[in-house]
Amino acid sequence: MARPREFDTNTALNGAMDVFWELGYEGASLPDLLGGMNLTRGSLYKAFKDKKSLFLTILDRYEDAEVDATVLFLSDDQVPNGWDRVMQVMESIPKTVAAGDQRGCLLCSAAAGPASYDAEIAAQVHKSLNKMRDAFRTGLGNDTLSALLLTHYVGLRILSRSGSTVQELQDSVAALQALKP
Amino acid sequence: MARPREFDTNTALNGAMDVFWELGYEGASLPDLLGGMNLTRGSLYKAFKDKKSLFLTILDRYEDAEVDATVLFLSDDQVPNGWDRVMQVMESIPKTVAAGDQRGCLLCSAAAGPASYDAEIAAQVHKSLNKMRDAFRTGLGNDTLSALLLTHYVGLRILSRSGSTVQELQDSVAALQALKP
DNA sequence: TGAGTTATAGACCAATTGGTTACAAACGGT
DNA sequence: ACCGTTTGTAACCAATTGGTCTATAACTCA
Repeated sequence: MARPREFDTNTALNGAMDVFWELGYEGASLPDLLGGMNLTRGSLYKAFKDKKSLFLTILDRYEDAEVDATVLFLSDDQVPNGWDRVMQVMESIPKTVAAGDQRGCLLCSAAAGPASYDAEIAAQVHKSLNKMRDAFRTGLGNDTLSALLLTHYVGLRILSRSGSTVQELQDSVAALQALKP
Repeated sequence: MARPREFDTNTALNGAMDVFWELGYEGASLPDLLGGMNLTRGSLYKAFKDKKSLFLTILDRYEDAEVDATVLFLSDDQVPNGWDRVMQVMESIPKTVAAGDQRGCLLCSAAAGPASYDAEIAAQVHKSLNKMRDAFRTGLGNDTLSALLLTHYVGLRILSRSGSTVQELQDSVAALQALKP
């Protein structure tokens, strides 16, 4: 009993995720977001409240899409060995860069950026990172090793964003082999 | 034969480094910098050209102060074993956080932030990171292991900034022990 | 066909951004 | 004592920031 939405919420949020992913939270301006979402200001603020709320929504969405996919893969015993699954996740990172995607990880960039001064964002980021660490652990049954792997994951994704070469990333992943339980 | 500077360049640059270190490149506004440096706008622009040039100067200074100190430590055979020196560097990171310093590493934050869209900043960051990787390598004589250690270092410092607990960081460092050559 | 409700478009806003400029002040050399 | 030079100060600037508001359009239900 009112005027219906002209845009699809899902595709708009996908657009927002792309923009945030590429430019980061602080780097993404309102015009950037409006362009990526194909929305006008009024609609964005009516539907998503404000920039930060939108970003929190996107962090949630990122967890559902990207983090959960990785978590699922880590517990998928189509690849029978837990460690092999971990290594496939790690190896996918230099591959992604080699394919031209230098966006890194939305979560890791947020950890380096707004999480340092905004408690709500920090909480969300922390929650997703813990989820990843848990996934490493359940696949391996080793507490400290899972902490190392999360740290390594974050490091790789930050380096991906700042112009590290594929070779450098591959070396870093290759050295992990020595940790095979 | 002209009016002399009223401020000391070194202390001003130290102030700028503090501000950038805590707030990051994009997070540090001109008023933030002017406050931290005890300067007025005109003086800053006359002496340091503009914000980005100042940041590049600070990155250089950070390399001379922080990076070189680490590099030196890694090659200092007062601690006879190279691996032990590496571990001391890594262990110092959770200690720093435990002491209340959550600023992380200026370099790592720059890698996650402006290095992704500014080539000059990326070049500087890359240069310093390579210096650290080289220091890991010369202390150990192992190429891929040094790549892993650099990645781990970056990961730890990013996590330091985003509210990871000291325990989580310590776990991550402890797991490195398994890599002892 | 209205009445009620919600969405869109885009003009508008104050505050902040990084940066410039004009002018007075402080020196050294002559 | 004055001149050339460079500093410090602060007013000023255009552009951009995130955010609001109003008018109009599009729908449902009675």
